[in-house]
Amino acid sequence: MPKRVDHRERRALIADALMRVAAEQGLEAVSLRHVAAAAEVSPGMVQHYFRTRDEMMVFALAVVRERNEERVRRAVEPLGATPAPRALLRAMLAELLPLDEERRADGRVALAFLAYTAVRPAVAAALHDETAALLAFVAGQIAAGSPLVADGRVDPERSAVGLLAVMEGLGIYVLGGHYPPETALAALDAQLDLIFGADPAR
Amino acid sequence: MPKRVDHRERRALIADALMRVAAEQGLEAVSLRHVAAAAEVSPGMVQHYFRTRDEMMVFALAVVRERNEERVRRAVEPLGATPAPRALLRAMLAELLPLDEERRADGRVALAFLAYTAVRPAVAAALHDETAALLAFVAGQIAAGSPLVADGRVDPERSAVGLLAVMEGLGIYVLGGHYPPETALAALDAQLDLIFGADPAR
DNA sequence: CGTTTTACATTACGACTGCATTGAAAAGAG
DNA sequence: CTCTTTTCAATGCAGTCGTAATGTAAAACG
Repeated sequence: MPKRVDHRERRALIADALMRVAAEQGLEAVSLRHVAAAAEVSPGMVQHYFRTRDEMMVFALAVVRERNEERVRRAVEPLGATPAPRALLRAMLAELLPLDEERRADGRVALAFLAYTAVRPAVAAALHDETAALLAFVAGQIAAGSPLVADGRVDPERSAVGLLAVMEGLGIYVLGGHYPPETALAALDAQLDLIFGADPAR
Repeated sequence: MPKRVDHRERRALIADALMRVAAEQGLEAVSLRHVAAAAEVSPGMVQHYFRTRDEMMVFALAVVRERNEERVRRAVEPLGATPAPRALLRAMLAELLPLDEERRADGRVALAFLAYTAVRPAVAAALHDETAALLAFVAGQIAAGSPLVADGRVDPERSAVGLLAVMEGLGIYVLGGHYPPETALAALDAQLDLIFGADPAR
């Protein structure tokens, strides 16, 4: 039954298999045939939906980003329409940490892409806008929510850079198994304490 | 003139070529032939000193670590025998940031190895001890140097985790070209401000 | 001196790679 | 019905990969 197939669905299916391969064996193991095997389809079909390997990679990178975005959206949702800045940031950033096996798998793929894009500046450029936007958002939340901003002890822009860097770095260390997720979570909270002032309620 | 050759020197020469290849094209481009070409030697010679590709990789990873260690040592040296904790940490961590092209190249390789070890837990285990030691050292410096530790506003262990994570994360973002080195340096100083208390002298 | 050992260079092999090509079958469109 | 388009499957090809095997020349050794 050809003709009536959902292209997006097929591509998502294939990208899913790609993610599994990449999570288990790294991006260098991502080949047409491996992905096809993981998706339990023929190599020909993979080739039908992605004419080149690079095309497949670019798509997969987009999938990684969308997954994270969606994850964050769902994590923030229960906080209501106007959440407290600190709680909002904590929910967002904690969600982006590889705290369970699913996020660990995605994290490994994201890390692989980080290294991948580091030697392919053209691909990396697409990520800059996203980072800039996220940075601005975080800075805004800090400016709005931290009492330490007023007296100049905290600079929103610099702190936002630091906070995102902490999140990224914690993720890397957890993925490398250098310390357990709880340690990362504690460090994230400590960082928020530093930025927002210690929270005696915890 | 065979026989009288320095094995370590040859291996270093080859590892050097490997680093260049990895920095420019990623670890997946690191093959016997590519490395041999970069080192301007025959593939046979590479094979003579590294019987397998994995062996070469393991050696290169060790080189990356030694380079960083040596770099930090040289950066800390001029501070004298008993440097102030904050200045010491600042010198160490700033040195580990990819602030110039040489460190950028090394950073790209390190990042590639991060992704590489993430799917090879056996190789990663060797790094754990190093991280633990570094973490303990940083925590010690914070405990000794931050006035905020006494009243409990700063926890040395958690802050150490956070500080190293910041450094790692900043490195990643700079490598990705998301912001310039100065931004990372500013964020690092801001982080030190948060941990040690703002330094009005700067 | 001859013999052994070391240091490479060269070649070969099988497995894999991305990709182009070809083919067939199924479901519209007319 | 025929014709065309889409969806896949299968095969082939040129190139790269890691690694093993073989060959050769030179220094060290007895």
